[in-house]
Amino acid sequence: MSSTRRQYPFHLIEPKWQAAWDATQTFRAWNPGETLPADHPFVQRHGLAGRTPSAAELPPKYYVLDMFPYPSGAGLHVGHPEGYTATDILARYHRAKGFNVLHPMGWDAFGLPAEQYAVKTGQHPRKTTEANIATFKRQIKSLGFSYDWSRELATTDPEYFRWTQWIFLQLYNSWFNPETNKAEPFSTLKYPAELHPPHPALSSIGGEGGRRPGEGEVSDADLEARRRDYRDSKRLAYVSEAPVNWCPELGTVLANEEVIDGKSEVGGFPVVRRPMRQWMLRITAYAEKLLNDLDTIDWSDSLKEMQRNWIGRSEGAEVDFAIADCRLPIADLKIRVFTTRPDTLFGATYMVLAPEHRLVDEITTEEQWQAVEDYREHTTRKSDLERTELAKEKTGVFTGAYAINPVNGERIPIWIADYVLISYGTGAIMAVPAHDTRDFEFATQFSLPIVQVVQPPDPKTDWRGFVDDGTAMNSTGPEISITGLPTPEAKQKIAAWLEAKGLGKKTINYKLRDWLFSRQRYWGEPFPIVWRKGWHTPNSLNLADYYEFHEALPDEELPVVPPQLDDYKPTPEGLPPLARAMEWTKVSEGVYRETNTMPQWAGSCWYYLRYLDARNAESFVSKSAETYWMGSAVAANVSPRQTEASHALTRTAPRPGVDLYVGGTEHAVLHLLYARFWHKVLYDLGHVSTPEPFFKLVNQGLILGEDGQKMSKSRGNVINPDDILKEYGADAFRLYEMFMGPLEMVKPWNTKGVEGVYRFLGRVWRLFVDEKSEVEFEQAETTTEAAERGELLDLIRLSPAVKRAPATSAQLKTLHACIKKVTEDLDGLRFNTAISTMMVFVNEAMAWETKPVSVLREFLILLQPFAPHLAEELGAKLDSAFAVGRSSLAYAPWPQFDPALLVESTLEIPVQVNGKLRDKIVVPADISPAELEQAALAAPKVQPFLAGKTVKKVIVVSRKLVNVAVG
RNA sequence: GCCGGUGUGGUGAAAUGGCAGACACAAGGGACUUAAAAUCCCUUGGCCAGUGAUGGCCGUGUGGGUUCGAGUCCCACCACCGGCACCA
Repeated sequence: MSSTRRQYPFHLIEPKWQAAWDATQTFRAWNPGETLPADHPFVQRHGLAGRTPSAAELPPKYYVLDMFPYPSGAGLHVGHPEGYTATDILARYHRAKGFNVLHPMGWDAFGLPAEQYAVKTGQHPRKTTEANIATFKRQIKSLGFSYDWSRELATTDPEYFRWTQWIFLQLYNSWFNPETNKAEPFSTLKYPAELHPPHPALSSIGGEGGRRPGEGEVSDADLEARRRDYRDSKRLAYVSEAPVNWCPELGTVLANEEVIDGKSEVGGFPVVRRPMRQWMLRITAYAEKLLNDLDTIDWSDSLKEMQRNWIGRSEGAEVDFAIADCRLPIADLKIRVFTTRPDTLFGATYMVLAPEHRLVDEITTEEQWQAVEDYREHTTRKSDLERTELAKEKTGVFTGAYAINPVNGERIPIWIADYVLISYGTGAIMAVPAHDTRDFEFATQFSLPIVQVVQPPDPKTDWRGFVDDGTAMNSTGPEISITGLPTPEAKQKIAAWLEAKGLGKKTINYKLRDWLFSRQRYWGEPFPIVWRKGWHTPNSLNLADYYEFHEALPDEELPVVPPQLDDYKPTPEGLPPLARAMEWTKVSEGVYRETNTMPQWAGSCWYYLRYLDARNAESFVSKSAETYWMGSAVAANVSPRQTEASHALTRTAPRPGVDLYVGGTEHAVLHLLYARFWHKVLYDLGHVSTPEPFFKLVNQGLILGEDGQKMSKSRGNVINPDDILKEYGADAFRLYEMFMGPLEMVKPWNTKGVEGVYRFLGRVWRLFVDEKSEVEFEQAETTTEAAERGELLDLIRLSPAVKRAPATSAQLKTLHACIKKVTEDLDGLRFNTAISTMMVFVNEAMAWETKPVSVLREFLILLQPFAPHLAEELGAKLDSAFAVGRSSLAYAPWPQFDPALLVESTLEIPVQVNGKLRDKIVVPADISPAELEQAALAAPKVQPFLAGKTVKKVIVVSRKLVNVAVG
């Protein structure tokens, strides 16, 4: 406990108002179609008592969203409330401006820590999770945020994840149609001719169902199995056998995005590549849309850039190289490469295949066989970490085979090397050492020839390793020449030639890979999938008779809830923990549940949609709620009452999607890319009405410790919000989080700074209250039981200086300057300068002998979004003494500033001579430019600088400044 | 290496191309007090001159440029932070 005197009784005020807001559900947001109770402040403000308004009859929506937290055992740290405070201020500001504000909160509650704790202690992760949620909720509520808690959700709630599973099935049951460029149900899938059913009965089975024809119809069964395979190969959620990132320490696979420098993002454990059967989501089908639609949303450039880089679109060409002296009787054995620089084809002096490339086996010569085998063995054993760390030196071996360069017929050696990645492009490259840094290093290392084919624009530039555009040279073959052409034209010409000859074609490649979507975990959403196993012929020993395929569970069986377990570890055979629940796993003879679970990202991919209609048992969100809150409903029919509702509403159409989404940069590529992908699939399938989920997105900057270092337990510089709240209160805490600096900047915490804003709130308090009554209050407090202390606040009276009196013009000017600046700053998310503006107001108002109620009340409305508890308390005092407004400020209309009140009768104009300030002159506001010039030249302190010089030019900026240029 | 961001007092920071440092913190001085806390008032970018009011010069990472005028725009560079990184 601090020895300093409390600035004002926040310890009583804050709980009082938090309880009051809870009791009246002050911040409950109303959906179209709900019947509105007469006594709710929103309903009263908008005159909707007892009505059941449609979307068009409700005020325009404002959806302001925080990235929901993972409720860890450690509780909140000061970084969390930074974004939450910013969004809360905006939520309150927009309520005051007359919007229907949706401001929800929930829990991203699946995750590893609760599961690891379960492995150690046997405590069910749900218990751990619930306890953590309770802590987070208590802490968040103590900050006085205006969330609509009636929409609270947790991703671990079966009533929530039944819809996560349902959305997974939407992906499972659709395919991406390249002709319409969107996801479609399987009913639109056209099968290849050989899979057409011989009789119409079978075709009615159509896209889905997976029902097998009866025994005995072997050919139909085979056909249906092949049709099923074809469908399975097209699904947006599909099973793949490809190498995955396996983290032995975590006992699970990870998505590419979760692997950083060969280590797991969570925990930093080594990751190795290992082939496993896994669920994948076909996000690559959406690469182009995910890229292009970035142009339609209001995100920061850096964030968009990160997504663009992650998607990694690159235009180039695929080129086929024939194998020379092919030993194998395979006609047309070719190596296909991807290159962004087809213009350098004449400089290709060797080729490289990824070690995993399937042609390696077929082309390697006998003499090289052992070396190649050893090298491949060596690379597969290396973890990604080693592969990255040892990247300084290039390695590789010659296969003994040669390819023919299609442009000049030259024989070039084929190597394998792990600097070529199997997963990008075609897994093979043509190496142009003169004009590619990596090829250059490799060629130098192994003494391979380096041939210049691009002339740099500046002849002084070394051509070795020159990778930029220039002019093609040494590029003439028997059939094609591009010598002398600038790079872009050279690319065009050679690509056209390759295409005409059937040797290659223009191609676009993406770095983005499909999303590895399954995890070997307990604490995640189970897949709503079963596997069918069996033999076509009972007791057959013929493997060809064995079948195994996956099938969706029907919607009625959702949610699929994880089974009870005693032990949360993987099985000794390395199967996921769910496989321990034998009874749960076995649905019926030959029908078994999928035992993988979904990654943590699944639940966060769509939670912003569930908030719109969080208790809907019939669907994941109702159409009417979705179109209203995502902004597509009202746009069609803008009602006249919208303009009537509030003069402050100037927007014509609502924003498509979430109006503002605030969260940390750590989700720049993971969560934000995945959520956009799911949203686009739902959009294609007609379940949502906007192509993008988050219209405007802002990343709050990291808050560092007092030592300027990242906060961490090991550094011992972690600030616990509970401690700050205890000493300074929630309002001071909120204010400080915003006063530190611009929202998006990285900034160090400084508890002394909290004291500064705390003192400001104390000055606001003293601006209103009578000091004598405060002394009485403090004395009474020491002798009163804790339970009754809240009522003591009534002992505090307003200062006698607060009067129902007309405001002077100076007071109005001070107030309206403040209204103007705070409004503009809030619109621009400049919370720090808005607060300093209010400080200026208070510093001036402290000196007023008479404090007009009307002025003070308008100021409280400005303060309310920032320091809601204090503002409400003082507002209530004004109300009971002067009957000036409703009991809650939360829906009091935002004040409008009157420009007429800000007009100055005189201006102080700085006068410069040659750009240096020399004097300031006071002139009438309506002075003409010519008169201003005369006055400036005559200014006493300007005169000496003009003596003996000629005035060459006088710049007069009306109402602003005069600058005299002399020589 | 590539992409993005940021460099302003002792500190956090502010400034539609037009008075650099608003608002705070810290520091120093004063008032009140038996004393302290709290509160209130004053000073506070650097250097120089003056007893003084005051005046002058310098000053927004570095070097150039555009402009009557640059923290702000352009070019080159340096440092720090974040992201990506053998993606052909």
